[in-house]
Amino acid sequence: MTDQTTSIRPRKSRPERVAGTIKEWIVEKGMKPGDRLPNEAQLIETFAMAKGTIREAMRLLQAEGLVVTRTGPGGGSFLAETSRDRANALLSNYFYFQDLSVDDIYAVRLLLEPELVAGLAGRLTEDQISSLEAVMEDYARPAENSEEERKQHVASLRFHALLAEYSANKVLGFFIGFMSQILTDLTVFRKLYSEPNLPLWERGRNHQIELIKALRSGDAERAREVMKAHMEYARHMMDAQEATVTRRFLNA
Amino acid sequence: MTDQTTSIRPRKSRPERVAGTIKEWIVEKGMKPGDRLPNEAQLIETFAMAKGTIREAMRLLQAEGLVVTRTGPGGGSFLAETSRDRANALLSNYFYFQDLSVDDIYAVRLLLEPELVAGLAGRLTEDQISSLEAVMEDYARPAENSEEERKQHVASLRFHALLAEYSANKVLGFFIGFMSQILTDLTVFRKLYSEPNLPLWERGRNHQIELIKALRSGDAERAREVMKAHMEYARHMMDAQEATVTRRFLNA
DNA sequence: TAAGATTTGTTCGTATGTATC
DNA sequence: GGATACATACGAACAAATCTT
Repeated sequence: MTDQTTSIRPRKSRPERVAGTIKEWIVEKGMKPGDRLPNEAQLIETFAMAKGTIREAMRLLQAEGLVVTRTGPGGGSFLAETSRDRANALLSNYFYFQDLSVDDIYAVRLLLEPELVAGLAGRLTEDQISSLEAVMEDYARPAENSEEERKQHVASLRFHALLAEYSANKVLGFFIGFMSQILTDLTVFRKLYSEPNLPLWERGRNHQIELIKALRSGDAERAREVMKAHMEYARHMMDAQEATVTRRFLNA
Repeated sequence: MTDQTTSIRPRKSRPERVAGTIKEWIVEKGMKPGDRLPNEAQLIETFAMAKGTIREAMRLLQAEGLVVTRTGPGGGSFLAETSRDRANALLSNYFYFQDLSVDDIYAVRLLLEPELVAGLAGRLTEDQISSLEAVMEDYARPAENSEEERKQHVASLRFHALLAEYSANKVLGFFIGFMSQILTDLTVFRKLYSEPNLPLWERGRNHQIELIKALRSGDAERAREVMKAHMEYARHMMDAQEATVTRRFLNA
């Protein structure tokens, strides 16, 4: 056995090492979003590398959502707070190749969303509740065809994503928002033989009306129960539909 | 008001547009991990751009974990399945600037982990159970000082991460594994006045022993209950400890 | 072992675009 | 509008890694 001259993992390229070093700076110096990073010329000098190499390093950090760059005087690279959208997109990349079932997502939603609304009860501003009600307007009437139904489905996912944004628990909020995003991106076709089911639609809508009521009055237990019932209903609805067809990368 | 010549969002750079186009290819052509992307020379020709520009585009995709490149004959860029580790790291970037409380994480763990083990009961191979037991060996004895206790804490998080890997529900597994990762990276200092609590340690250990037993025998309900108790215990333990101190980026 | 072929990795010099003053 | 300070992009050359013979 020779030693590991041919290591299993390839030696990191210079741009990768530069990006790693810059990350260390960020942690060590306790830099905050908006803080300025050295400009290209300075980085070229401190790392003693060519412009192209430095630029590739910055692209790495940019892809991770950690820096943004601006041209012009006073421009340069700035530390950025990774946006929720970008984090969603990057995580979507991971799940793109995992064949996850819709039911897996609903199983997790069933666990998380009731707790989300329980924590929200009595804590929403009137503005936030108005936003929720505005989204509900998009499915105030039962769908008449499958295309309309798809749109309503997307709108109802927006309702849940909005709730997630309002959560004080960042982890809970992100997970739920991410699942809404994934479900929005999935194109789901209803089975041809399953006709629009009016009673079920009405039941789902009543759930949300009851939910709003409980959120307003601050009845956490009631909110939890209603959301649980709603999630079970939604899971059942999805069960009656056909396979997920189009997956796509988010534009990021 | 003039029209939006000065659009809110800056025009995307060429590398960004190239990366976006390549992503579209991947979706449209239904490419799978391991598939080959055009080499630099071909990309330079098809996009009619300079080598540096193309390379920056590939760095963007590389940062997202979507491609890996190899030098030499037969080398080039290949579509890669974003690894769990990389997805964890990228998501960690997002939470790095969010000030999330440890209790938020435990609130979510309390919801998810009982369901995880319920789904695992009776479905683990003997090998998998052995791996779990091997990890448990790392805290078979009560800690004698705080450093030792920290190591045991990390080991116990490995236990949970391992369980997450075994889950058939990819979403559930990822979320739980991610939270373990976050907690592992947090450096938590025990309050000086809170001495190692032997009865509590013993109780925690008994939980895991009971859990293994339930997983072996396929008793889903029992597994769920034990994990719930265990999570409540863990949450209580963390409550008795001091603020999170060091956060860091994962090396990715 | 060694040489040659292939492909990415890195450098340097120059020119262009863009935002601020 | 002109000067300034910055990122962005191009092109040619050379270096390094890796596979084949």
